[in-house]
Amino acid sequence: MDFNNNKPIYRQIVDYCFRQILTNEWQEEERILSVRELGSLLQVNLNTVIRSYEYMENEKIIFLKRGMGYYVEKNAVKRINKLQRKDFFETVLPETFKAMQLLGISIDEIIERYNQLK
Amino acid sequence: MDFNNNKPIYRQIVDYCFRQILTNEWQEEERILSVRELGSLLQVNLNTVIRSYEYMENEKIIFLKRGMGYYVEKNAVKRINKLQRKDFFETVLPETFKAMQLLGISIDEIIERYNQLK
Amino acid sequence: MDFNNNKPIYRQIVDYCFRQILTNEWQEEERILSVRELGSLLQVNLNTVIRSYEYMENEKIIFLKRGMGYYVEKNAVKRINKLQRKDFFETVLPETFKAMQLLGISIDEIIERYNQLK
Amino acid sequence: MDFNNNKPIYRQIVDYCFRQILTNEWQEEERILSVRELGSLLQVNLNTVIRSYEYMENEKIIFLKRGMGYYVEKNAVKRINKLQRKDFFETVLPETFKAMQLLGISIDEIIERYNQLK
DNA sequence: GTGGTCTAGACCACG
DNA sequence: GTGGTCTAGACCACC
Repeated sequence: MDFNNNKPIYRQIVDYCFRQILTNEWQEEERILSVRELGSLLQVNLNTVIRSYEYMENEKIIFLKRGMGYYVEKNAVKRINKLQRKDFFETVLPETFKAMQLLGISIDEIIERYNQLK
Repeated sequence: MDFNNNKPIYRQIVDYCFRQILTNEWQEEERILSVRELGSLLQVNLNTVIRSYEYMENEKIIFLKRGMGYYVEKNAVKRINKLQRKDFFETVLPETFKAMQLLGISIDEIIERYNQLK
Repeated sequence: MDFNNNKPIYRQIVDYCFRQILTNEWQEEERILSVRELGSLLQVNLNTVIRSYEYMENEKIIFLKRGMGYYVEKNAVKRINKLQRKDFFETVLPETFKAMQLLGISIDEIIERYNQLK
Repeated sequence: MDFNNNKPIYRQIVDYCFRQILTNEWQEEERILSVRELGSLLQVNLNTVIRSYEYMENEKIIFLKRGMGYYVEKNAVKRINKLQRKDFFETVLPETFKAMQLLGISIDEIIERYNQLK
């Protein structure tokens, strides 16, 4: 975890979990690490992990079996993809376009930069 | 000012001032509104405006003449552009590219979306 | 804190913190007092301490771990020294020399005064 | 006048007047510029000049002949010298010495710097 | 009139 | 618990 990042730690943990699920390290309908285990693994406060799990529970990525721990939801991969694409196309991209317009940056300049990275 | 924005008010005030300068409403080397005037204009507390002015003073966008108020720096327009472009190319754009890669979104899809907006 | 000093309190707090770091009371990479703790210790308002911490954060003397507090930067001692020497040689000393010239005071007289103090 | 200086403008004006007197541009017992004349000469607000004159009147460097203007006191040169030396030896120099001690700067280093300037 | 500093107290997101 | 932001209101030096 990057404690000096502008992104809150509980969101960074969510990102971590999403990666675990998307790469099938954590499979659908399987149990995931307990809050204590993940907290100790990532060297993060328990409350912060709890908050991340609550967030994912709300988004129906994981669910709780009382007394047994958290499990990955059946359609978690699909849901994560949907969530991330929605965030990208409704938030990230519009902000990028808005900034481009404001600064007079053309789409061609963006394409060029993109190709340089590859 | 948008009080429900996640962006702090003092940064929104900075954005406002940047627009004033970039559109030449506030010209270089000219005096700008006093903290009290701008505070009453934008319906914002004095201290909040002061914070914004301090920020811009640090960035050498404006400077202080003792007892007379704040003035726009000589190269303010250039500096603002530099600041904003730096933020875009070093922060906004890399995040966008990173998200694209993560989600398997091609540059062509971005171009298409971009053209739809025009 | 000396409230009748011409030096603003928030700068006096900075001086206090610099001393703590230079004397290794506060060690590099260690957590320092929270704004509330230091405020209550020095009998100063929270916001004033925050101002001091912001100043030091800008100067890269301390850094923030989200939700955990401020920590001393790795090269804080070196940076503080650099800052203070810069201030001395670029501000204090030239003013002294200028005054000497203006008043026709020789370097020998300064040396004599200096030796008297020892 | 330097409006971005840390030294208040009214003190800068005082310095200007002191120089005029010390160089005999303004002679003892002679009339000096009116507040209006000096204000327009130095491009400074009237009130600021008035404050400078009040300051110098208090220090018995100049005196007022009602309806006729301000005049240089008889022993102005001597008084200015005394004032400036007092300020130097009781304020400037002790601060310099204190900073030297704090930063571990030896008197030899000061001497060296001094000789470099000549 | 100008900004600079400080206090007191509030609410917030985050850990 | 941590800091971040904001408000309201005060007093100050300075122009």
